[in-house]
Amino acid sequence: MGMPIALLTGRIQNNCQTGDQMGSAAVTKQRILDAAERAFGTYGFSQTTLRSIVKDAGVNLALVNYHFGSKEELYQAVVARMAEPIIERQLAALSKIDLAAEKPSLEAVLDAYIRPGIDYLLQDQQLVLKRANFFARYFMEPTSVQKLTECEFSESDARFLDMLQRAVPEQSRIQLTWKLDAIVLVLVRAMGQIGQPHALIKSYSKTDINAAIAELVSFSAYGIKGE
Amino acid sequence: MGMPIALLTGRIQNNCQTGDQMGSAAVTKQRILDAAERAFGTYGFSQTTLRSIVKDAGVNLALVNYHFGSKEELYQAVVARMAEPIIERQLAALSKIDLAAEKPSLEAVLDAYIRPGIDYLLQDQQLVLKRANFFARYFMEPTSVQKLTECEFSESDARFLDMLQRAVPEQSRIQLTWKLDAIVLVLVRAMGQIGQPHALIKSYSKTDINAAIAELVSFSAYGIKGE
DNA sequence: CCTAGATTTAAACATACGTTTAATTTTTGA
DNA sequence: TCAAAAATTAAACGTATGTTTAAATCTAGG
Repeated sequence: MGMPIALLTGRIQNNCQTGDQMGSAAVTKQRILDAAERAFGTYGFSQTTLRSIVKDAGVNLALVNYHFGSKEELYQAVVARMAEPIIERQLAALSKIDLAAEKPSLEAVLDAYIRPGIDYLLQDQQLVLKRANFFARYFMEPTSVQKLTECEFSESDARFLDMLQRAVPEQSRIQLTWKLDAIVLVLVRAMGQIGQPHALIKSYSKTDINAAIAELVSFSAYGIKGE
Repeated sequence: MGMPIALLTGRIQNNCQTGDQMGSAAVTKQRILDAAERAFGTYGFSQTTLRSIVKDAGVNLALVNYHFGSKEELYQAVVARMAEPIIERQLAALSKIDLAAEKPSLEAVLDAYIRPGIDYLLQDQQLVLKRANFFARYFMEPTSVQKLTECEFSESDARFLDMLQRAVPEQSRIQLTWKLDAIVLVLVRAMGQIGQPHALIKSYSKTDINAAIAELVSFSAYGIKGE
């Protein structure tokens, strides 16, 4: 087989070693992931070339296949790296609601769902647009590409749907599912349009962002419960 | 220059000639457009190859460049062919509202905006999913590809925003703009998920579709006006 | 009927892509 | 310290792409 031994044996030093010191291989992987995130977010999966990624990352072309196996697996790795911290915060916020009240408020659930994604994207202001576009494309990507990573968010989404059901018990599971899906879509769209003339989010200031989140939550909440 | 003379002189028999009889060149163009619509909708712009299109259309490879110039111009032609009948119906519905009342109801405006797109997509049940996915991708496509066709819907959207402003005068233009954008997104999403287990639109029956439109209009209306 | 232009065809072109190979350098662990 | 493993490198491979070319076929008008 043509696979590198390190991948077969699984003995790559994947993580940081002692603390802030990072192995050379781990640095390479991170630089590739960073560049891949920018490129995929800007041009989409199939319009992105590995050569542009490695040029941006300043590493050799063959290292992508060496460290990640293939272009698709690289994409999958980018999705996983972005999804993990968001899901972690989502579930943490959900737990707080769970403990607080028997019947949670719809707005609280939506805020717990929406805010972690926005917070994550806003961590790095230079990457907001590219990351938002990455997510937007990810949700629209052909099934062949998306299928590999579909499970990333599915568990978290299921738990949120359970909580939504408690907040709005009169609506069916199907209704809540497509509405939650719609909210993700609108959220991602809003992030991807920052800076454009008639965007919801006008700047990266805390006040603008909190106002935008409040508007999104309100829009979604009234859309969900109706009348 | 390498351009075909027919394109430079603009003397191609583009349309049907007398009535139902169609020139051989016009038939070719239509078959290419049909195949391109299916392919772009299924695989997206950059994952679609001209060779797969001409194979599906049953015509020679070089005819795409001969009749349309380039792959991008073919994409543009597909968008235009889909947009025209939708915009026509949208504006017709808008005119009826305009004549009917000084201050239109929000639901009526949204219905006039949403229904033509759904009606158009449902004209051909075999193409619904592909056309819906085509639109979904179109809205998310990298700017380089989308810019060429951006103006297609912009005039119609502007007129709807004017009408929305009359229906909900207390909201700012910016609010109405991102909310209308969100509605398009959700609409397209709903269409693209027909057949999936937890989709909003479960089947192609008139009753299911009308129920779905009503839900979408309600969701959007309550989301827009809030409380 | 015949010719000029429009259309179609098969073939080739030039290039860009993801991936692989084999050699080299760097790092690791005993 | 030194051999073995891991990581990096330059180069090439095989293929698929959009586009162009030049010849062949078809079609309308005089």
